[in-house]
Amino acid sequence: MADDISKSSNQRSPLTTNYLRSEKINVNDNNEEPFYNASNRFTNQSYFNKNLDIVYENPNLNIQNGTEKKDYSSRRTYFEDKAAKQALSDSVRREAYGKDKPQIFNNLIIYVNGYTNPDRSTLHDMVVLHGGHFSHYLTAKSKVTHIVAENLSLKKRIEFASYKVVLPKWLVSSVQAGKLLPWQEFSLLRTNTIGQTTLDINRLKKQPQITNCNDPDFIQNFFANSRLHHLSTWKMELRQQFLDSFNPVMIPKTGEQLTIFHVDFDCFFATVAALSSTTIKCDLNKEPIVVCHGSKSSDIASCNYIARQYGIKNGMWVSQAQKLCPKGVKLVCLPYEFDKIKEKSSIFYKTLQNLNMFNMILPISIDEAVCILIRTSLNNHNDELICERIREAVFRDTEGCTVSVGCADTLILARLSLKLAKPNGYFTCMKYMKDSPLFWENFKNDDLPGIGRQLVSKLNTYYPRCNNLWQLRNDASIESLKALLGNKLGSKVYNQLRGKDDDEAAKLIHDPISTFERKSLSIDINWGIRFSKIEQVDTYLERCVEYLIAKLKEMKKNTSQVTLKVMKRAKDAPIEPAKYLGMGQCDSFSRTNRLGIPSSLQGLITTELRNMFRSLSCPPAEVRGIAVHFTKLVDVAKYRQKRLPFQKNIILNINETNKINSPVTPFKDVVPDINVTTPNRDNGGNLQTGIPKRPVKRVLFREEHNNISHKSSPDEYHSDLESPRKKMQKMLDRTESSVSKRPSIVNSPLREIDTRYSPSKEESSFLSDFPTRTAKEDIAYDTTQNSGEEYGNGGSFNNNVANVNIEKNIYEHNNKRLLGLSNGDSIRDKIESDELSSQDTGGLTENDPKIFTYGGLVNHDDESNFKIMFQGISGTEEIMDSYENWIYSTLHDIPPSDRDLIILEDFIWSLLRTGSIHTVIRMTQRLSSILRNFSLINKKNYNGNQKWEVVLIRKLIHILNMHSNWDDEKLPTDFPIKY
DNA sequence: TTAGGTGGCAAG
DNA sequence: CATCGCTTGCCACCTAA
Ligand SMILES: Nc1ccn([C@H]2C[C@H](O)[C@@H](COP(=O)(O)OP(=O)(O)OP(=O)(O)O)O2)c(=O)n1
Repeated sequence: MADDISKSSNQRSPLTTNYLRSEKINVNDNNEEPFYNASNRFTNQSYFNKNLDIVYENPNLNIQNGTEKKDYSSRRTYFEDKAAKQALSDSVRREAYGKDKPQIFNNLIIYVNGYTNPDRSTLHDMVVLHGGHFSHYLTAKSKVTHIVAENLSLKKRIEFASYKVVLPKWLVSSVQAGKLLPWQEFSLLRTNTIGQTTLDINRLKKQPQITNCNDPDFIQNFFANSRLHHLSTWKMELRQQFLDSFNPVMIPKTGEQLTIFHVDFDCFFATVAALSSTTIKCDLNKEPIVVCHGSKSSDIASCNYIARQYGIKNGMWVSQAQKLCPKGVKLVCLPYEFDKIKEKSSIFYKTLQNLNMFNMILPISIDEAVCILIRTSLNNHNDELICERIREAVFRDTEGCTVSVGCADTLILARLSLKLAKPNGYFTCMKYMKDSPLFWENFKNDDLPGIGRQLVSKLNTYYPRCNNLWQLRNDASIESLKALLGNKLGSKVYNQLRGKDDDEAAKLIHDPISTFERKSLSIDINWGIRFSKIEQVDTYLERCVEYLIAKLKEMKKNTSQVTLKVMKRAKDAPIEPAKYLGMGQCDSFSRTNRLGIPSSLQGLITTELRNMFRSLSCPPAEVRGIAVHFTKLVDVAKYRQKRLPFQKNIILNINETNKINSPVTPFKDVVPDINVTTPNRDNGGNLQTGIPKRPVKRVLFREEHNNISHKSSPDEYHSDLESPRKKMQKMLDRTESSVSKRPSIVNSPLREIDTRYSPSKEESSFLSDFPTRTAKEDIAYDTTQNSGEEYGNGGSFNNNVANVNIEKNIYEHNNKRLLGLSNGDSIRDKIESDELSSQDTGGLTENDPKIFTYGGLVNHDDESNFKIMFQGISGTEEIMDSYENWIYSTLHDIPPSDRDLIILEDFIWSLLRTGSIHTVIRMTQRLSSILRNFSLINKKNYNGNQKWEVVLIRKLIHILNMHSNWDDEKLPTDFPIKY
């Protein structure tokens, strides 16, 4: 915490570091993006090669030399040619000899490794004649689905870790059985000691890095490597753990005397990296060590105290850090060790617990905790002894990581003491120091918590003579501080300077429960975000929502408000910023919408966000970052969400499921969730909302401050825009009658932009002729795997997109029809009455066994369209929502019941019979996504998710495969089977 | 006057 | 090659009623 770059840095604490400073620091402060610095001064790239003497441990970072690269690429081309020829001859052979054979290996691409029995060519024939493909090589592009091998060396095992590796017997037995047997039963890895293997894999596996944000795994991959993501999620995990295991009795009462020990690892990431570094030996006490991913514009997460002597700080770019090193000094770059970091942190917290000394241990972050001791007349501690005990115990248990401890009787004094203690020491703030210059003169303005870069520069401007906190304490009146920093912060600082915690800070101690309770949930990625088409944004938004909803479900919460924030490349910023795939200078735009009713439905929220994105009028190609926030979280228990498929009247319905053509359950008590969305969709459908907001702030990082040009924001522009937008917000909560009040946008100069990034009229008619089965309407899977270059172009979400532009009357007509409303009814009234009736009947609780039915097959409506009813619901979106809810509620200990699964299977088949294969694909995809996210969040497996995994592979994918054999309608060969 | 939306800022 | 620039919460300010 001590030495972040984000704090002003031309001052130092004499106690901690009294070495070289100011000129070096000016280099930091010149507000230029290093990239431009570099290219201006040293236009020749080789300057870096010659002069940046950086030692890498990470083998990934080694520069590959040119000739090797060339060989590699030519080799690849060769194989690609060969593969094409091979595929051709395979299909000819299949045509000639395989016609009468069951095509059980459809969609499989098999690669055979090493010696096998039966041998490679036999297997080859077997695969090809039964509809499969055979690959002779293994690259990312070859899309191999399974590797067949008898045995694998450790090295191969690591290399193949992400593949399904099976015994040849799988192929043989499947052919004998005349059907595709589950590969898992022939998995090679299972017959080995998995524990051992995965351990080695984790250590050695070099994962391919995904840098395309349109890749389905981008988010997961990015997060796996993002230090800031780790910090944030760890922090929330620690808070949750605290809440789960905490005894409120331990909360100190106001007025009790406390001793506070603030404990923090020294340069945590750097220490862990250095200690676990095996391939390179480095000395934390002799060499400057930093933890980073790359070599130039890569952020330094943590640097050791040697590096800090040169002025290097956490958050600084490597190139800048290198410049700060004296000639001849090598900067040691180590890779992140997230697993180890987590491990050391757990030990740290356990150790503190085991000391059995404290009334409370409050987590501040992964490497930092505040330990509270209540003083009574009975216990008279020796604070210094306790500090030493803590330090020894942690050092011993973590095998070499040092912590520093600051001890005092308030949080602020403990924190300042910690600052003095670092590195590798402790400091107790005695009574006599609290008001003494001997203590306060050691601190700079930015040592105050809550004072960062911006505020420190304010302080420095207003109090230019105050170079340390003692001077500030004497010079700054409470009035002037309040005027400068605002009311709250002003008095907070004033009190801090006198060693007192303000109420807000003390809340941590006296009300940890509400302090640690989660109030919002968000995802925010500003790296690697590059789109070319709106569909890609749509897909990305859905993935964001997917991620958030998985978490939301874990917490049993709904959200009633969503915010979308878009980072747009600033006009004068280069297309590609200095940092590879970074965001560069951006303007930020945001929009908040309320959902009519708290929800955790993916379809609903995604649609909302897509509309919001369109309303921001940002060309996809200009987007550099996207954030989705769920604000206003509501307990599911408090707000009983509608439980469509599981109400009693539906349960009765199960008796009718075998009567295929029986009439469907009337809507009476079964209200599809669509009514919840109505006002919002309607709102979104209105191009009115396509009013771009002015950029609120030029967002840039410290390194990129060179070209600051604050956007002017003419007032008339502002007010013109704000007002109708606010009106639109209000409309969200109104009935359709308000919709007519929409202001016209005919005269808006922005209309053209709006429509450009909104779907055209022609695309928008799906609801009126639902359920026509155009590809546009209901293809759900991602075409990523096929197209290679055009991710997410499957039109998968055009039905949602289409909603945006639906004419009001058509829209309402259809929804009322769906809802069983007559034309005079207000949708809002309907929502409310259904809410009531849902509460009356009580619904089933989360843990009740669920009955999942689909009621009958087809039904002719007045437009003579087929409708498959599912749970009395016929809209694709609503069916998806019910389906999704069902999955979520059966992911944990209570799995979906077999009976329900049979019903699901029936439903799937009838979809296929009526040609709705894309809906089935979509359902498959959705299940796959949910499971993937579930495993992202849960380390542990449950009955539920495991059962669903089996359903995914053996039922859904299997049925799709079989279906594709029926009528020569070939599915894309690379259906994502990732389990 | 209050209430609620929106943006700035900081921390790790 | 590079590189992984997150996420949460508080507070001030503004506007509407
Ligand atoms: N801008 C930042 C700040 C911190 N961190 C990470 C790396 C740090 O190791 C960890 C803890 O942050 P601290 O502020 O405690 O910094 P250090 O532990 O590195 O150093 P100190 O000895 O000052 O505590 O958080 C980061 O990735 N990026």
